[in-house]
Amino acid sequence: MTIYDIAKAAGVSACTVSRVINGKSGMSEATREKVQKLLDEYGYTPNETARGLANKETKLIGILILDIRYTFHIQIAYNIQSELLPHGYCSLILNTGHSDEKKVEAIRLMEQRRVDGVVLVGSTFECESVKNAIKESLSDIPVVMTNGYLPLPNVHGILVNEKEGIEDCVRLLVDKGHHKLAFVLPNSTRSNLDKREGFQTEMERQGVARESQWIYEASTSVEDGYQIMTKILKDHPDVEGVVCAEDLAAVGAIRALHDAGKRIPKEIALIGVDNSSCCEMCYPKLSSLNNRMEQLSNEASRILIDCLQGRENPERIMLYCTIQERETT
Amino acid sequence: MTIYDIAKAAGVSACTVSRVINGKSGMSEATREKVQKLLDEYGYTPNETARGLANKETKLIGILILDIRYTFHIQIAYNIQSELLPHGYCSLILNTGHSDEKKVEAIRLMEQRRVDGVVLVGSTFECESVKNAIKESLSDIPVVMTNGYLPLPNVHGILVNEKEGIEDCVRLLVDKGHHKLAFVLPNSTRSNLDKREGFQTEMERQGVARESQWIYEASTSVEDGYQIMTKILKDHPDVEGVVCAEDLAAVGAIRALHDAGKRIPKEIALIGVDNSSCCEMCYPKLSSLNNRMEQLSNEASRILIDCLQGRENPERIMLYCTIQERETT
DNA sequence: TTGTAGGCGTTATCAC
DNA sequence: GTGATAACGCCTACAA
Repeated sequence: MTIYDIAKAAGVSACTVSRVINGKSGMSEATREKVQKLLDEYGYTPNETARGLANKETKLIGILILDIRYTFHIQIAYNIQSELLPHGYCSLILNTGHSDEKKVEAIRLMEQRRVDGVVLVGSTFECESVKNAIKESLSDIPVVMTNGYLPLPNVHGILVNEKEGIEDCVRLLVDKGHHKLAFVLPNSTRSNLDKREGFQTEMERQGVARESQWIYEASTSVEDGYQIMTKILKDHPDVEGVVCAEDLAAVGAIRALHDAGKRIPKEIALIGVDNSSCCEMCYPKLSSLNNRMEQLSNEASRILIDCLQGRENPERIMLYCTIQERETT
Repeated sequence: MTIYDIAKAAGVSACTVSRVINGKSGMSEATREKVQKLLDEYGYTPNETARGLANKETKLIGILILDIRYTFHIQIAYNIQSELLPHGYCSLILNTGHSDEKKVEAIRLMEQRRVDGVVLVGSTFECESVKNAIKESLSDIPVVMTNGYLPLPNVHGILVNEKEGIEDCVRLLVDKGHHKLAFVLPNSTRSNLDKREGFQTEMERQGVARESQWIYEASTSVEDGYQIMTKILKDHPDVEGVVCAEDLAAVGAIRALHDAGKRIPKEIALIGVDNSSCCEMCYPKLSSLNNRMEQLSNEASRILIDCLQGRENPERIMLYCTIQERETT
């Protein structure tokens, strides 16, 4: 079923049918109605692929995510997809995995698909190889990064001041009487380096001795959080509080503390980051740094749409965290 | 950058370039090398949109999901996407929402995008309106349903015997001394009706009095699970066990039991369904019916790929659940 | 071995 | 108002 079929049936040219479909003006009401009726009757659906070719726009946008199984990430994708759909854009949500090669591969795929725009979710994409890949493959479409930025003319970044956020977390714990703190963070993305810096800055500002602050690395999983917390307790039985750079690890840590017979938050206080749904699942419920996922995705889709419609846009935006206290602080 | 640009640079015809790109035989090694070199040099990437139009296949497959924010669902999408990518297929993961209209809309969108195949995740798509939409819009491409089936010539279903699974759950609880059971389930999808039937069948078989079995409806959320459990405790203080048709509700129920001072599993035992990641997050860890998500998605991608490659395939497959016991039973 | 011509379904530019 | 015609980028007979 093509516009030609409709055209033949209506006794008009394909071009006229196209006009009707696209709501163009400049035709008699009679022909418009006649064509529209046939369109409905045949249940005609335009072929977006052909449209894409003719219009030089695919109405496809790519959302690249490290791991779509992680609630926080997919939530962002969910919001962006919802915002873009009404504008006629379909989202190609793509799981890249951790390796640089996979990320670059994903970007090449976006080029191949000729997407109209791309969103990169997470500071993990803030690296040289991704930067080069964008320069090579996506230099002529808008690229929006959430919680990240790369200095390229077509890249827009929505940043979150997580350094300050972590400082707030530390201050909260110290204010509540927990001075000897451990900081658990996963790999060294820029975002995590910021957090680390925030931790150290604020600990210093609060006058906590170097000997009473410990930094541990843990990957993003409940199990890992459990292991690392167990280790912390063994290494430093005098620990009074823990900041986890990701909620999942904190959930594991909570369990480890429980199994060790520690009372939360009385003996040891705990705070995570992302304010994700798992905060409400664990016991006690996890306090967490709200790094503004909602606004992040709102801004991302807004900027993307603006760019796609040819409007100008700021290169960088900064959002600020708030703390969502629950039962672990 | 098109094949014509390459062709001009190489002093050959576009057709020859196309041949090289697609690894067709029948040309001198010299021209092949010459063209390939230019391809690499220019960093040429074929336009999939144009390819799609010419080949009458988009290499796009749609994955329709009720709510991509629910771990269990996105996990399936993750697996399928991973399986399909190596075969050159991109996944259009689409969040449909609960309403029938939205589901039908999503199917129309798939038609418009001319996807090569579709996966429908969850028995929620097992309804008349979706069936009609498939008949109208997707009758000439393979459709695979996970945990669902519709009697149409191009639809394949991978089913899970959840009725039997719930029977096993009931039996487990009764065997452990919990006779007075409540069953919490969300909306009435076919899958949930099956579960309900399983619950009633097994309760009868175990000789539990009608007065000591209660069925409650709750939507899919921790908060809802909390509310409903609180209500159950109030309505029937003698309840000895709860089966939740979805893990999330069970997680909320656990918290409600805790707040009410009930000991788990001693006083009240609990079991969820889906065996999703939240089972490991709550305290105590949730026992759950493993409804074979991994196999479900494996079979789905396998069948889809088989169909896309023109191979024959069974119309229906049945998988069987197992119980993953943790700390609530 | 290589090139020409036509087609995939749609839109845009001109004529009429 | 409406309709040829070309173009989008690629592929596949068929011809040379």
